[in-house]
Amino acid sequence: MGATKTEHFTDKQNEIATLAKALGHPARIAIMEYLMKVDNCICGDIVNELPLAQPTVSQHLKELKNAGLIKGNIEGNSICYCIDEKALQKLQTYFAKVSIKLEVKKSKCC
Amino acid sequence: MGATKTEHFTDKQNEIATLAKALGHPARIAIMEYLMKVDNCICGDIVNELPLAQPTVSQHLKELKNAGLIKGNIEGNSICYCIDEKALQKLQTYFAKVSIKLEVKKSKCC
DNA sequence: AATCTTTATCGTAATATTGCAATATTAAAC
DNA sequence: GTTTAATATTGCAATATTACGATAAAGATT
Repeated sequence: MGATKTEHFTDKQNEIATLAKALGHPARIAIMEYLMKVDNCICGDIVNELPLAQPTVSQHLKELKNAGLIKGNIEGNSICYCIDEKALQKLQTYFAKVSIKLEVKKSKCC
Repeated sequence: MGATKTEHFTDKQNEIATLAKALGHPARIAIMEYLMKVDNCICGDIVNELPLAQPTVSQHLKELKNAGLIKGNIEGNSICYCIDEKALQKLQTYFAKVSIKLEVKKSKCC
């Protein structure tokens, strides 16, 4: 075993879990925050911003890209990364809905 | 290697990453959604709701509890679980702030 | 007290993640 | 065309996660 049984869950559950998992590492949160901090998309520089070796950063970028959280455009010999707003919008909407549900409910116990 | 280098990142980054990681599995999303669906906190029943064996569910519950996403109160011979709103509030606030930042910026490239 | 019910823990196998050195790739610069 | 710079890939070691059978623990039921 060891492999997640995705087939037993809904597409939406798997989608949110995949996005959350991609953000489930401080280096990847740091990358996202750096991409937000700079004014537009950023070519190069990401490796220098993080306390990790270049191959490790490259791998984290790949995971964020696979999850759809960032986009990467080739720009000469460097790559221009920026946030993919659609994915973050999904997360924002999801947690906003959750918050509303919880607000309405006002937990009746615990 | 294989261990996350948490010490290189900020407390806030680690906190958000920990919460995101805990939600980074469809079974744990399903558990959270079940806890939201039922009217108040729920004693028992969670194992029957999921397509996973009892020890597996127990482990997922433990992880959600460790991350602070749910609370569990002993109620006789069963345990009463419910969502801890504070943790979800943190996530909701975080993604709301991110969304506002992205909205202001309106990504200038990619 | 013996039994049932519910949940947790242990042990273990399969797989995934994290991290990095070494190396490859690709395009710009010379 | 060779060197330089930026990023990706490969290969590997350490560790973590996922899943579950077997078993333990603890309160409820009889």
